[in-house]
Amino acid sequence: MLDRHLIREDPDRVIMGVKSKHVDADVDRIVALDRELLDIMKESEALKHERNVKSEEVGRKKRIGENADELQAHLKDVSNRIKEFEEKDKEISEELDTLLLTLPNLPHKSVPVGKDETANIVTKHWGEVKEPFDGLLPHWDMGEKLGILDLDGGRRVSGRGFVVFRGDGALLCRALLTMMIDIHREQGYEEVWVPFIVSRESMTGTGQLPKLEDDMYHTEVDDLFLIPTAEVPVTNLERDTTLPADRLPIKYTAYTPCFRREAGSHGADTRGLLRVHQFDKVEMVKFVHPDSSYDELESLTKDATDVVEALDLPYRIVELSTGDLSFAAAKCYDIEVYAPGVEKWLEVSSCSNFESFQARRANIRLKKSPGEKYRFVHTLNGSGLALPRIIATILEHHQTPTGRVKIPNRLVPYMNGQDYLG
RNA sequence: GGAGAGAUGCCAGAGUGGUUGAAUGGGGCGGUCUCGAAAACCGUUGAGCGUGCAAGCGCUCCGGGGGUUCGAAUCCCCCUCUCUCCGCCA
Repeated sequence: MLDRHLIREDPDRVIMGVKSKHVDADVDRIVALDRELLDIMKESEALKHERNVKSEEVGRKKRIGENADELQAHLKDVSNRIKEFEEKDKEISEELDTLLLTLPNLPHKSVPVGKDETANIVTKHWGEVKEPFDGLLPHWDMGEKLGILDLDGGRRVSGRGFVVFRGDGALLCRALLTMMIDIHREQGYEEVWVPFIVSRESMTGTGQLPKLEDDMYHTEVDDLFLIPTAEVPVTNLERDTTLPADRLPIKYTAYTPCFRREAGSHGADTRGLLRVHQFDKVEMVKFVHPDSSYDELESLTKDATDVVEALDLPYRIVELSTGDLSFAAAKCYDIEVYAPGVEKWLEVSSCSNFESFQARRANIRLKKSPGEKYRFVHTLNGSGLALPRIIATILEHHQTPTGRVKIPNRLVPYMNGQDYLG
Protein backbone atom coordinates (compact mmCIF):
# COMPACT_ATOMS: atom_id res chain seq x y z
CA MET A 1 0.00 0.00 0.00
CA LEU A 2 1.23 3.44 -0.85
CA ASP A 3 0.91 6.47 1.39
CA ARG A 4 -2.23 8.41 0.51
CA HIS A 5 -0.41 11.66 1.18
CA LEU A 6 2.12 10.77 -1.47
CA ILE A 7 -0.61 9.99 -3.97
CA ARG A 8 -2.34 13.23 -3.09
CA GLU A 9 0.71 15.42 -3.22
CA ASP A 10 2.78 13.88 -5.99
CA PRO A 11 0.51 11.86 -8.28
CA ASP A 12 2.96 12.18 -11.18
CA ARG A 13 5.62 10.32 -9.29
CA VAL A 14 3.15 7.53 -8.56
CA ILE A 15 2.04 7.36 -12.19
CA MET A 16 5.65 7.15 -13.37
CA GLY A 17 6.50 4.49 -10.79
CA VAL A 18 3.49 2.37 -11.62
CA LYS A 19 4.24 2.64 -15.32
CA SER A 20 7.87 1.64 -14.82
CA LYS A 21 6.63 -1.61 -13.27
CA HIS A 22 4.23 -2.28 -16.13
CA VAL A 23 1.27 -2.36 -13.82
CA ASP A 24 -2.07 -1.21 -15.08
CA ALA A 25 -3.61 0.92 -12.36
CA ASP A 26 -5.92 3.89 -12.53
CA VAL A 27 -4.05 6.50 -10.53
CA ASP A 28 -6.22 9.35 -11.81
CA ARG A 29 -9.30 7.65 -10.46
CA ILE A 30 -7.59 7.12 -7.13
CA VAL A 31 -6.64 10.78 -6.89
CA ALA A 32 -10.19 11.84 -7.70
CA LEU A 33 -11.71 9.50 -5.12
CA ASP A 34 -9.26 10.65 -2.49
CA ARG A 35 -10.23 14.26 -3.13
CA GLU A 36 -13.91 13.47 -3.02
CA LEU A 37 -13.49 11.62 0.25
CA LEU A 38 -11.73 14.60 1.80
CA ASP A 39 -14.59 16.90 0.83
CA ILE A 40 -17.19 14.57 2.23
CA MET A 41 -15.23 14.23 5.42
CA LYS A 42 -15.06 17.96 5.98
CA GLU A 43 -18.78 18.46 5.55
CA SER A 44 -19.68 15.51 7.65
CA GLU A 45 -17.29 16.55 10.44
CA ALA A 46 -18.94 19.93 10.65
CA LEU A 47 -22.32 18.25 11.04
CA LYS A 48 -21.02 15.88 13.65
CA HIS A 49 -19.63 18.80 15.58
CA GLU A 50 -23.05 20.39 15.58
CA ARG A 51 -24.65 17.16 16.71
CA ASN A 52 -22.19 16.70 19.55
CA VAL A 53 -22.57 20.21 20.89
CA LYS A 54 -26.33 20.38 20.63
CA SER A 55 -26.94 16.88 21.95
CA GLU A 56 -25.15 17.90 25.06
CA GLU A 57 -27.50 20.85 25.29
CA VAL A 58 -30.48 18.50 25.07
CA GLY A 59 -29.08 16.61 28.01
CA ARG A 60 -28.62 19.78 29.99
CA LYS A 61 -32.17 20.97 29.33
CA LYS A 62 -33.69 17.63 30.23
CA ARG A 63 -31.84 17.56 33.49
CA ILE A 64 -33.40 20.85 34.58
CA GLY A 65 -36.78 19.83 33.23
CA GLU A 66 -36.87 22.13 30.21
CA ASN A 67 -38.55 21.18 26.96
CA ALA A 68 -36.12 20.15 24.19
CA ASP A 69 -38.53 18.87 21.55
CA GLU A 70 -37.66 21.47 18.94
CA LEU A 71 -33.94 20.95 19.35
CA GLN A 72 -34.38 17.20 19.15
CA ALA A 73 -36.37 17.47 15.95
CA HIS A 74 -33.64 19.58 14.41
CA LEU A 75 -30.98 17.12 15.53
CA LYS A 76 -32.95 14.26 14.05
CA ASP A 77 -32.57 16.00 10.73
CA VAL A 78 -28.84 16.59 11.30
CA SER A 79 -28.39 12.93 12.15
CA ASN A 80 -30.08 11.89 8.94
CA ARG A 81 -27.80 14.09 6.91
CA ILE A 82 -24.80 12.63 8.69
CA LYS A 83 -26.06 9.19 7.79
CA GLU A 84 -26.26 10.14 4.13
CA PHE A 85 -22.68 11.38 4.19
CA GLU A 86 -21.56 8.21 5.88
CA GLU A 87 -23.16 6.04 3.26
CA LYS A 88 -21.44 8.01 0.54
CA ASP A 89 -18.18 7.85 2.46
CA LYS A 90 -18.44 4.09 2.79
CA GLU A 91 -19.17 3.58 -0.87
CA ILE A 92 -16.23 5.69 -2.00
CA SER A 93 -13.85 4.27 0.60
CA GLU A 94 -14.58 0.77 -0.59
CA GLU A 95 -13.78 1.61 -4.16
CA LEU A 96 -10.68 3.53 -3.12
CA ASP A 97 -9.40 0.73 -0.88
CA THR A 98 -9.86 -1.80 -3.63
CA LEU A 99 -7.97 0.37 -6.08
CA LEU A 100 -5.21 1.13 -3.57
CA LEU A 101 -4.52 -2.58 -3.21
CA THR A 102 -3.85 -2.76 -6.94
CA LEU A 103 -1.11 -0.14 -6.75
CA PRO A 104 2.38 -1.65 -6.69
CA ASN A 105 5.21 -0.30 -4.62
CA LEU A 106 7.32 2.35 -6.32
CA PRO A 107 10.89 1.47 -7.31
CA HIS A 108 13.67 3.10 -5.29
CA LYS A 109 15.51 5.81 -7.18
CA SER A 110 18.65 3.67 -7.36
CA VAL A 111 16.90 0.93 -9.33
CA PRO A 112 17.96 0.70 -12.98
CA VAL A 113 15.14 1.70 -15.28
CA GLY A 114 14.22 -0.83 -17.93
CA LYS A 115 11.38 -2.73 -19.47
CA ASP A 116 12.30 -6.25 -18.34
CA GLU A 117 15.09 -8.54 -17.17
CA THR A 118 17.33 -7.48 -20.06
CA ALA A 119 17.87 -4.21 -18.20
CA ASN A 120 19.05 -5.97 -15.03
CA ILE A 121 22.60 -5.28 -13.95
CA VAL A 122 25.06 -7.88 -12.72
CA THR A 123 26.83 -6.28 -9.78
CA LYS A 124 29.06 -9.05 -8.51
CA HIS A 125 30.61 -12.37 -9.46
CA TRP A 126 32.02 -14.92 -7.05
CA GLY A 127 33.70 -18.25 -7.69
CA GLU A 128 34.73 -20.07 -10.84
CA VAL A 129 32.11 -21.10 -13.32
CA LYS A 130 32.81 -24.71 -14.20
CA GLU A 131 33.51 -25.74 -17.77
CA PRO A 132 31.36 -28.78 -18.55
CA PHE A 133 33.44 -31.91 -19.07
CA ASP A 134 32.55 -34.74 -21.41
CA GLY A 135 29.74 -36.79 -19.95
CA LEU A 136 28.58 -34.16 -17.45
CA LEU A 137 25.01 -35.09 -16.67
CA PRO A 138 22.18 -32.63 -16.06
CA HIS A 139 20.91 -32.90 -12.50
CA TRP A 140 17.80 -34.88 -13.37
CA ASP A 141 19.87 -37.65 -14.94
CA MET A 142 22.52 -37.49 -12.22
CA GLY A 143 19.87 -37.54 -9.50
CA GLU A 144 18.11 -40.56 -10.97
CA LYS A 145 21.41 -42.33 -11.53
CA LEU A 146 22.39 -41.86 -7.89
CA GLY A 147 18.95 -42.99 -6.80
CA ILE A 148 18.38 -39.83 -4.78
CA LEU A 149 15.84 -38.15 -7.02
CA ASP A 150 12.55 -39.78 -8.04
CA LEU A 151 10.66 -37.64 -10.53
CA ASP A 152 8.25 -40.43 -11.46
CA GLY A 153 7.41 -40.93 -7.80
CA GLY A 154 6.45 -37.28 -7.46
CA ARG A 155 4.28 -37.46 -10.55
CA ARG A 156 2.60 -40.60 -9.31
CA VAL A 157 1.80 -39.16 -5.92
CA SER A 158 0.75 -35.64 -6.83
CA GLY A 159 1.19 -34.97 -10.51
CA ARG A 160 3.51 -33.04 -12.74
CA GLY A 161 5.81 -30.64 -10.94
CA PHE A 162 6.15 -32.58 -7.73
CA VAL A 163 9.32 -34.42 -6.80
CA VAL A 164 10.44 -37.08 -4.37
CA PHE A 165 13.90 -37.30 -2.83
CA ARG A 166 15.11 -40.66 -1.62
CA GLY A 167 17.86 -41.95 0.63
CA ASP A 168 20.84 -39.62 0.59
CA GLY A 169 18.75 -37.17 -1.43
CA ALA A 170 16.32 -36.83 1.44
CA LEU A 171 19.26 -36.56 3.82
CA LEU A 172 20.74 -33.87 1.60
CA CYS A 173 17.54 -31.85 1.95
CA ARG A 174 17.63 -32.04 5.73
CA ALA A 175 21.35 -31.34 5.82
CA LEU A 176 21.03 -28.24 3.67
CA LEU A 177 18.13 -26.83 5.66
CA THR A 178 19.87 -27.36 8.96
CA MET A 179 23.14 -25.89 7.74
CA MET A 180 21.40 -22.83 6.34
CA ILE A 181 19.46 -22.18 9.51
CA ASP A 182 22.60 -22.64 11.60
CA ILE A 183 24.39 -20.04 9.51
CA HIS A 184 21.54 -17.58 9.91
CA ARG A 185 21.39 -18.17 13.63
CA GLU A 186 25.06 -17.30 13.79
CA GLN A 187 24.27 -14.16 11.83
CA GLY A 188 21.86 -13.12 14.58
CA TYR A 189 18.51 -14.30 13.27
CA GLU A 190 15.93 -15.83 15.56
CA GLU A 191 14.70 -19.14 14.22
CA VAL A 192 10.93 -19.46 14.04
CA TRP A 193 8.68 -22.30 13.01
CA VAL A 194 5.42 -21.03 11.59
CA PRO A 195 2.14 -22.18 10.04
CA PHE A 196 2.28 -23.23 6.42
CA ILE A 197 -1.34 -22.33 5.79
CA VAL A 198 -2.44 -18.76 6.36
CA SER A 199 -5.48 -16.51 6.29
CA ARG A 200 -6.54 -14.19 3.51
CA GLU A 201 -5.54 -11.21 5.68
CA SER A 202 -1.98 -12.45 5.91
CA MET A 203 -1.80 -12.95 2.16
CA THR A 204 -3.04 -9.42 1.65
CA GLY A 205 -0.67 -8.04 4.26
CA THR A 206 2.43 -9.05 2.37
CA GLY A 207 0.96 -8.22 -1.03
CA GLN A 208 0.36 -11.63 -2.62
CA LEU A 209 -3.34 -10.86 -2.70
CA PRO A 210 -5.32 -9.68 -4.49
CA LYS A 211 -2.99 -9.78 -7.49
CA LEU A 212 -1.63 -13.33 -7.37
CA GLU A 213 -4.64 -15.33 -6.23
CA ASP A 214 -4.40 -17.66 -9.24
CA ASP A 215 -0.88 -18.68 -8.24
CA MET A 216 -1.95 -19.88 -4.80
CA TYR A 217 -3.24 -23.15 -3.54
CA HIS A 218 -6.44 -22.32 -1.74
CA THR A 219 -8.66 -24.30 0.62
CA GLU A 220 -12.23 -23.37 -0.21
CA VAL A 221 -14.10 -24.26 2.98
CA ASP A 222 -11.84 -22.39 5.36
CA ASP A 223 -10.65 -19.72 2.94
CA LEU A 224 -7.03 -20.43 3.81
CA PHE A 225 -3.99 -20.36 1.56
CA LEU A 226 -0.91 -22.58 1.33
CA ILE A 227 2.05 -20.28 1.67
CA PRO A 228 4.13 -19.53 -1.43
CA THR A 229 7.01 -18.42 0.79
CA ALA A 230 7.84 -18.09 4.49
CA GLU A 231 7.78 -14.35 3.93
CA VAL A 232 4.01 -14.48 4.40
CA PRO A 233 3.68 -16.07 7.84
CA VAL A 234 6.89 -14.57 9.20
CA THR A 235 6.17 -11.00 8.15
CA ASN A 236 2.62 -11.31 9.44
CA LEU A 237 4.00 -12.40 12.80
CA GLU A 238 4.25 -8.70 13.59
CA ARG A 239 0.98 -7.66 11.99
CA ASP A 240 -0.94 -4.97 13.89
CA THR A 241 1.93 -4.20 16.21
CA THR A 242 3.88 -1.11 17.11
CA LEU A 243 7.58 -1.75 17.42
CA PRO A 244 9.84 0.47 19.53
CA ALA A 245 12.93 1.68 17.69
CA ASP A 246 15.29 0.11 20.21
CA ARG A 247 13.95 -3.35 19.39
CA LEU A 248 14.94 -2.96 15.75
CA PRO A 249 16.19 -4.57 13.70
CA ILE A 250 14.18 -7.72 14.33
CA LYS A 251 15.61 -10.63 12.34
CA TYR A 252 13.82 -13.92 11.81
CA THR A 253 14.78 -16.99 9.89
CA ALA A 254 12.43 -19.84 9.12
CA TYR A 255 12.29 -23.06 7.19
CA THR A 256 9.03 -23.68 5.36
CA PRO A 257 7.86 -25.59 2.37
CA CYS A 258 6.59 -23.31 -0.39
CA PHE A 259 3.58 -24.03 -2.57
CA ARG A 260 3.16 -22.45 -5.97
CA ARG A 261 0.67 -23.32 -8.65
CA GLU A 262 2.90 -21.68 -11.25
CA ALA A 263 -0.18 -21.16 -13.36
CA GLY A 264 0.73 -20.87 -16.99
CA SER A 265 4.42 -21.70 -16.80
CA HIS A 266 5.37 -24.80 -18.72
CA GLY A 267 8.24 -25.71 -21.00
CA ALA A 268 11.99 -25.68 -21.06
CA ASP A 269 12.71 -24.08 -17.71
CA THR A 270 10.54 -26.49 -15.81
CA ARG A 271 12.50 -29.67 -16.30
CA GLY A 272 13.81 -31.62 -13.32
CA LEU A 273 14.18 -29.38 -10.29
CA LEU A 274 14.08 -26.06 -12.07
CA ARG A 275 10.45 -25.22 -11.34
CA VAL A 276 8.29 -27.29 -9.03
CA HIS A 277 4.99 -26.77 -7.25
CA GLN A 278 6.30 -27.60 -3.81
CA PHE A 279 9.79 -26.88 -2.59
CA ASP A 280 11.67 -26.21 0.60
CA LYS A 281 13.27 -22.95 1.50
CA VAL A 282 14.94 -21.14 4.35
CA GLU A 283 13.93 -17.52 4.51
CA MET A 284 15.19 -14.44 6.30
CA VAL A 285 12.83 -11.62 7.26
CA LYS A 286 13.83 -8.32 8.82
CA PHE A 287 11.88 -5.51 10.40
CA VAL A 288 14.06 -2.43 10.44
CA HIS A 289 14.09 1.28 11.12
CA PRO A 290 13.06 3.18 7.98
CA ASP A 291 16.30 5.16 7.99
CA SER A 292 18.52 2.12 7.67
CA SER A 293 16.61 -0.21 5.38
CA TYR A 294 18.99 0.11 2.43
CA ASP A 295 21.99 -0.75 4.59
CA GLU A 296 19.96 -3.66 5.88
CA LEU A 297 19.29 -4.79 2.32
CA GLU A 298 23.04 -4.97 1.66
CA SER A 299 23.67 -7.00 4.82
CA LEU A 300 20.71 -9.25 4.07
CA THR A 301 22.15 -10.02 0.66
CA LYS A 302 25.50 -10.71 2.26
CA ASP A 303 23.83 -13.09 4.73
CA ALA A 304 22.36 -14.99 1.78
CA THR A 305 25.59 -15.16 -0.21
CA ASP A 306 27.41 -16.46 2.87
CA VAL A 307 25.33 -19.61 2.44
CA VAL A 308 26.15 -19.94 -1.24
CA GLU A 309 29.82 -19.50 -0.43
CA ALA A 310 29.59 -22.15 2.25
CA LEU A 311 28.43 -24.50 -0.49
CA ASP A 312 31.31 -23.55 -2.83
CA LEU A 313 28.95 -22.62 -5.63
CA PRO A 314 29.80 -19.84 -8.08
CA TYR A 315 27.24 -17.08 -8.08
CA ARG A 316 26.44 -13.65 -9.35
CA ILE A 317 24.31 -10.89 -7.91
CA VAL A 318 21.80 -9.27 -10.21
CA GLU A 319 20.22 -5.93 -9.49
CA LEU A 320 16.71 -6.05 -10.90
CA SER A 321 15.47 -3.29 -13.16
CA THR A 322 12.18 -1.53 -12.63
CA GLY A 323 10.42 -3.73 -15.17
CA ASP A 324 11.53 -6.96 -13.48
CA LEU A 325 10.80 -5.87 -9.93
CA SER A 326 8.00 -7.68 -8.11
CA PHE A 327 4.77 -5.98 -7.11
CA ALA A 328 5.68 -5.18 -3.51
CA ALA A 329 9.43 -4.55 -3.82
CA ALA A 330 11.17 -1.20 -3.96
CA LYS A 331 14.53 -2.77 -4.72
CA CYS A 332 15.68 -6.31 -5.20
CA TYR A 333 18.86 -8.31 -5.70
CA ASP A 334 18.67 -11.79 -7.14
CA ILE A 335 21.38 -14.29 -6.36
CA GLU A 336 21.99 -16.73 -9.19
CA VAL A 337 24.20 -19.81 -9.16
CA TYR A 338 25.67 -21.35 -12.27
CA ALA A 339 24.60 -24.88 -13.13
CA PRO A 340 26.92 -26.25 -15.84
CA GLY A 341 24.68 -29.19 -16.73
CA VAL A 342 21.78 -27.06 -17.85
CA GLU A 343 24.22 -24.24 -18.70
CA LYS A 344 22.14 -21.67 -16.89
CA TRP A 345 22.27 -19.16 -14.09
CA LEU A 346 19.60 -20.26 -11.63
CA GLU A 347 17.91 -17.87 -9.25
CA VAL A 348 18.22 -19.25 -5.73
CA SER A 349 17.49 -16.13 -3.73
CA SER A 350 15.71 -12.81 -3.99
CA CYS A 351 16.62 -10.18 -1.45
CA SER A 352 14.16 -7.32 -1.37
CA ASN A 353 13.44 -4.13 0.47
CA PHE A 354 9.71 -3.46 0.62
CA GLU A 355 10.18 -0.20 2.49
CA SER A 356 6.85 0.59 4.17
CA PHE A 357 4.68 -1.09 1.51
CA GLN A 358 4.00 -4.28 3.44
CA ALA A 359 4.12 -2.58 6.83
CA ARG A 360 1.37 -0.21 5.80
CA ARG A 361 -0.80 -3.06 4.54
CA ALA A 362 -0.08 -5.19 7.59
CA ASN A 363 -0.11 -2.24 10.01
CA ILE A 364 3.35 -2.67 11.50
CA ARG A 365 4.26 0.65 13.00
CA LEU A 366 7.30 2.26 14.45
CA LYS A 367 6.79 3.51 17.99
CA LYS A 368 7.30 7.21 17.75
CA SER A 369 9.02 9.48 20.19
CA PRO A 370 7.03 12.49 21.41
CA GLY A 371 6.62 15.12 18.72
CA GLU A 372 7.57 12.78 15.91
CA LYS A 373 5.26 12.02 13.05
CA TYR A 374 4.16 8.41 12.98
CA ARG A 375 5.88 6.04 10.57
CA PHE A 376 5.85 2.44 9.55
CA VAL A 377 8.81 0.12 9.91
CA HIS A 378 10.48 -1.17 6.78
CA THR A 379 10.35 -4.87 5.97
CA LEU A 380 12.86 -6.89 4.00
CA ASN A 381 13.23 -10.50 3.14
CA GLY A 382 15.54 -12.80 1.28
CA SER A 383 15.82 -16.47 0.61
CA GLY A 384 18.66 -18.18 2.25
CA LEU A 385 18.15 -20.34 0.17
CA ALA A 386 15.67 -22.22 -2.00
CA LEU A 387 16.53 -25.90 -2.09
CA PRO A 388 15.70 -27.49 -5.47
CA ARG A 389 17.92 -25.29 -7.60
CA ILE A 390 20.69 -25.47 -5.02
CA ILE A 391 20.48 -29.26 -5.16
CA ALA A 392 20.44 -29.14 -8.94
CA THR A 393 23.53 -26.97 -8.91
CA ILE A 394 25.33 -29.15 -6.39
CA LEU A 395 24.59 -32.20 -8.56
CA GLU A 396 26.03 -30.43 -11.58
CA HIS A 397 28.78 -28.16 -10.30
CA HIS A 398 30.20 -30.64 -7.81
CA GLN A 399 29.86 -33.57 -10.19
CA THR A 400 33.14 -35.37 -10.86
CA PRO A 401 34.22 -37.00 -14.12
CA THR A 402 34.09 -40.31 -12.23
CA GLY A 403 30.34 -39.94 -11.85
CA ARG A 404 30.16 -38.91 -8.25
CA VAL A 405 29.15 -35.72 -6.49
CA LYS A 406 31.43 -34.06 -3.98
CA ILE A 407 29.74 -32.77 -0.85
CA PRO A 408 30.98 -29.27 0.04
CA ASN A 409 33.18 -29.37 3.16
CA ARG A 410 30.92 -27.22 5.25
CA LEU A 411 28.03 -29.58 4.58
CA VAL A 412 29.84 -32.84 5.33
CA PRO A 413 29.10 -32.88 9.07
CA TYR A 414 25.43 -32.41 8.30
CA MET A 415 25.62 -35.40 5.90
CA ASN A 416 26.68 -37.67 8.76
CA GLY A 417 30.28 -37.29 7.66
CA GLN A 418 29.67 -38.45 4.12
CA ASP A 419 31.78 -36.49 1.61
CA TYR A 420 30.58 -37.95 -1.68
CA LEU A 421 27.31 -39.03 -3.19
CA GLY A 422 27.76 -42.19 -5.21
C1' G B 1 -18.76 -29.78 16.52
C1' G B 2 -21.83 -28.59 21.48
C1' A B 3 -22.35 -25.52 26.24
C1' G B 4 -20.77 -21.41 29.06
C1' A B 5 -17.61 -16.99 30.24
C1' G B 6 -15.07 -12.98 28.37
C1' A B 7 -12.77 -8.99 24.91
C1' U B 8 -11.83 -1.42 27.78
C1' G B 9 -5.56 2.69 27.34
C1' C B 10 1.74 -0.07 27.93
C1' C B 11 -0.32 -3.78 31.81
C1' A B 12 -4.04 -4.87 35.55
C1' G B 13 -8.88 -3.31 36.22
C1' A B 14 -13.62 0.11 37.13
C1' G B 15 -17.41 1.81 34.33
C1' U B 16 -25.04 -0.41 32.06
C1' G B 17 -27.61 5.87 27.92
C1' G B 18 -25.80 12.68 28.79
C1' U B 19 -18.53 17.18 30.70
C1' U B 20 -15.98 9.18 30.40
C1' G B 21 -10.92 9.61 25.87
C1' A B 22 -12.36 7.00 29.90
C1' A B 23 -11.91 6.12 37.67
C1' U B 24 -8.13 3.45 40.43
C1' G B 25 -3.52 0.72 40.77
C1' G B 26 1.03 -0.70 38.40
C1' G B 27 4.65 0.51 34.77
C1' G B 28 7.19 4.40 31.83
C1' C B 29 8.90 9.46 31.66
C1' G B 30 10.09 14.31 34.29
C1' G B 31 10.95 16.55 39.03
C1' U B 32 11.70 17.19 44.62
C1' C B 33 14.76 14.81 48.28
C1' U B 34 20.03 12.31 48.11
C1' C B 35 27.15 12.28 47.40
C1' G B 36 24.43 8.62 44.47
C1' A B 37 20.55 5.10 44.63
C1' A B 38 16.20 3.13 46.97
C1' A B 39 11.87 4.72 49.48
C1' A B 40 8.50 8.69 49.76
C1' C B 41 6.12 12.79 47.50
C1' C B 42 4.61 15.97 43.13
C1' G B 43 3.70 16.15 37.99
C1' U B 44 3.16 13.72 33.32
C1' U B 45 1.91 9.56 30.08
C1' G B 46 -3.15 6.44 23.93
C1' A B 47 -3.77 6.48 18.62
C1' G B 48 -5.41 7.97 13.67
C1' C B 49 -7.50 11.57 10.35
C1' G B 50 -8.57 16.69 8.89
C1' U B 51 -7.16 21.89 9.36
C1' G B 52 -3.30 25.44 10.53
C1' C B 53 3.42 28.45 9.79
C1' A B 54 2.47 27.35 14.76
C1' A B 55 -0.16 27.36 19.28
C1' G B 56 -4.49 25.28 18.67
C1' C B 57 -9.20 23.62 16.90
C1' G B 58 -12.44 19.73 14.94
C1' C B 59 -13.69 14.50 13.92
C1' U B 60 -13.09 9.26 14.93
C1' C B 61 -11.58 5.05 17.92
C1' C B 62 -13.47 1.07 24.57
C1' G B 63 -12.38 -6.75 19.59
C1' G B 64 -14.87 -6.00 14.19
C1' G B 65 -19.49 -4.82 11.51
C1' G B 66 -24.60 -3.21 11.61
C1' G B 67 -28.96 -1.20 14.43
C1' U B 68 -31.91 1.80 18.23
C1' U B 69 -31.46 7.10 20.09
C1' C B 70 -31.24 14.12 19.94
C1' G B 71 -27.03 11.48 22.38
C1' A B 72 -23.87 4.67 23.17
C1' A B 73 -17.89 1.94 26.06
C1' U B 74 -22.87 1.53 28.12
C1' C B 75 -29.21 -1.15 24.93
C1' C B 76 -30.20 -4.79 20.46
C1' C B 77 -28.35 -8.05 16.27
C1' C B 78 -24.34 -10.50 13.51
C1' C B 79 -19.18 -11.89 13.19
C1' U B 80 -14.18 -12.81 14.98
C1' C B 81 -10.93 -14.12 18.75
C1' U B 82 -9.54 -15.89 23.83
C1' C B 83 -10.58 -18.99 28.13
C1' U B 84 -13.26 -23.25 30.66
C1' C B 85 -16.06 -27.82 30.13
C1' C B 86 -17.92 -31.84 26.79
C1' G B 87 -17.30 -34.50 22.16
C1' C B 88 -13.87 -35.91 18.22
C1' C B 89 -8.86 -36.71 16.77
C1' A B 90 -2.91 -36.96 14.88
